[in-house]
Amino acid sequence: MSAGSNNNTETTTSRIDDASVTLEDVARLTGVSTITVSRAINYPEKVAAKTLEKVSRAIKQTGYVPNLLAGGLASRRSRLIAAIVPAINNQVYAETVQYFSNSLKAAGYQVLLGESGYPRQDEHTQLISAILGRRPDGLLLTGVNHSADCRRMLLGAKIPLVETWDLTPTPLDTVVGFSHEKTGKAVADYIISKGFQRVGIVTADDRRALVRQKALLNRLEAHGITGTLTSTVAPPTNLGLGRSGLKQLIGQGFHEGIVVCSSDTLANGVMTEARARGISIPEQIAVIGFGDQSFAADLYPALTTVRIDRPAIGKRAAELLLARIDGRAVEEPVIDVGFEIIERATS
Amino acid sequence: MSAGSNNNTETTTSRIDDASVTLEDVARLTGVSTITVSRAINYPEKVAAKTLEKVSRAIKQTGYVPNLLAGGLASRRSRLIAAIVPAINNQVYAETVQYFSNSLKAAGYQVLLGESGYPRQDEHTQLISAILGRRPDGLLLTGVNHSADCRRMLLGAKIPLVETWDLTPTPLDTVVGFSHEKTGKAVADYIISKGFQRVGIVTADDRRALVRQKALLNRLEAHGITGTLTSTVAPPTNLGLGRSGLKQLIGQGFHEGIVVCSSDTLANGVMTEARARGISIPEQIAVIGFGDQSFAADLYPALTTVRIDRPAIGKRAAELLLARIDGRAVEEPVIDVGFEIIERATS
DNA sequence: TCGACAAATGTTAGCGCTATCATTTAATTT
DNA sequence: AAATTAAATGATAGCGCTAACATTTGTCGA
Repeated sequence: MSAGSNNNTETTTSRIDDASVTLEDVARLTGVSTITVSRAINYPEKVAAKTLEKVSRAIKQTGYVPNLLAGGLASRRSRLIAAIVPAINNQVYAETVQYFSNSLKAAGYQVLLGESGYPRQDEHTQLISAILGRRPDGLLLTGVNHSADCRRMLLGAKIPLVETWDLTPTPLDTVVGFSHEKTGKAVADYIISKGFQRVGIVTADDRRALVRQKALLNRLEAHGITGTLTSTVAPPTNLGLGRSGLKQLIGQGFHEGIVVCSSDTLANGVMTEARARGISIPEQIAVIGFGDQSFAADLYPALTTVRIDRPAIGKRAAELLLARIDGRAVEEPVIDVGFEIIERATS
Repeated sequence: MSAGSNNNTETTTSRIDDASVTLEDVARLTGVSTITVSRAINYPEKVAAKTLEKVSRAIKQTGYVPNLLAGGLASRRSRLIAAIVPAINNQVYAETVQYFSNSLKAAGYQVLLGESGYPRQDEHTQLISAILGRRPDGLLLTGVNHSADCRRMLLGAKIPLVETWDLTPTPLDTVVGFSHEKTGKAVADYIISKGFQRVGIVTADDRRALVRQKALLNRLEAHGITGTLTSTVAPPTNLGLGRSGLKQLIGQGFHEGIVVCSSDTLANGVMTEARARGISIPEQIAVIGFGDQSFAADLYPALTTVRIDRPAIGKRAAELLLARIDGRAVEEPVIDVGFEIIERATS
């Protein structure tokens, strides 16, 4: 069954063949105790240089790979940090995770990725349970809304936590994100300042996106801009959904003004549909996206959007967890990375 | 340091406060031995219904979360399967991983994701070492080219392996992918059949992409199509790189014909640059992408591309590993998922 | 009613490592 | 040279669980 297993009945290889190399094997070969080898690996500064070198030689010779399950069990530190994101193949979260992961790698941690999807609540608790079973030393969550069951499990794990992509004055532990409400208001103010009278919205049916659009609507109405049309699409978003979003708005009678999209991908779809219909951007219809993904600046025309500092979210989240794990004080458990409206050619 | 820890000096909570719940706690509460609880969790069919119910109640009451580190150590099955991909935030690999992950979840496995990037060799061995330390029950690799050190480590782990996104008659263990050479030739044949005389290539500097383009070039030259211009860009690819790819081709004197791109993203960039320059697609310049990503069909004009069945790669890879893990026979360790040229409006 | 067998549960040992102390060896001081 | 301190190494126990075998309990036919 195993890769490369040798099934010769009269094999000439050593009897160690099937059992994997352990600390003890390395220790025996080096002529020291197991704990010394353990130290050589985990705390090299506590071992004499000469011993260290002998141990490394033995490790190389045997091809020893430390069993982190055993190490984690014994030390109660798994050196594993989990991250729960809505979708792995969502560029937006993937980038944050990448920066998160890289920051942690430098500190000797691996990231275990969990995908929550946009599922029912009980699936969430199952996922969290499966993840906590690996005894991670810390946990990154996406969003700040959790069911009571989830909250209980998360707090019960007694590990550092960081919620991301949103803000709350009362995080489970720490949080790094931005205010979706403020973002929505800022976009409204931008629209008002540019003098648009008619607004269309193409948004994913996603909790955080809906918060932004609601704040946007409120602010618009407060300034006398009414009759805003909305097309809601099911996540995960893609180009096609953006196209059908504009189709729907047009079907509802939207023919000029600005279309606000809950992601750059949707905005790209809206632009594509406009192009297919011979609608000029931004003259006839202006567009504003969300996220400032890598393609936004390179679209033609370049996309006006809301920039979120995704690398910062990942890095700051990693910093918070590492500080908590090391028992260092965290001066501010709530970090607002803010946002920025990037005006380009589509508006 | 821990989330939700209670630092009151005169706390009224029980002394269990800080130690996590173990099997033994559940066993004591239920009034059975630990092994019975273990069975109730892992082999419920081996436990009497009445006992099972008592155990579940105790688990719920205590909030017990099995320690998979301990379980994995004792059973020598981590229920963890690792996947090594070049980049997490590359849509193409992410989708495969997603299907891979979902197939495995159903069988009770979690996926540990490792990002190889496009790094130096020694970083690869470090990554593999870190991953093997978690004692995964199986491992998915991207690509079939590994350094001697990596091969040794991978085979030494004696776990089921599956290489993906490429094909080889001599896999380390199993492989599911497609032939990049055949793909390149097929694209050449398509171009020839359509009567194009001038060809431009925009390709990522990626091993597999380069294999395709080399096969393409050879076939083209064999059919008398010479003078093909190439622009090579550094991965990871994005829209901007596609735009600069076309810029470069034009700078080299490319003004009509077909542009072959090593990814749909690059193709999208090429189309964008063409649009910005007022070059009509496909009349003046035709475009063919690679991957048939979700946006390809929705671009305007819709993108001709090479479809790779990414879900199939993920699912078949999972099947192969599960079969190997369960000790079931694998009739064919080399699976070719093939490819398909999808002709749309850009060519 | 009693074996014969299956079903359910329990006892023991150990997975591979590290924390905690204990001990030895080396370096330094007086 | 003895005493003091620091550096290096070791012995022991146990992390929380499950495999393997052992035992008990229940079921059923003769």
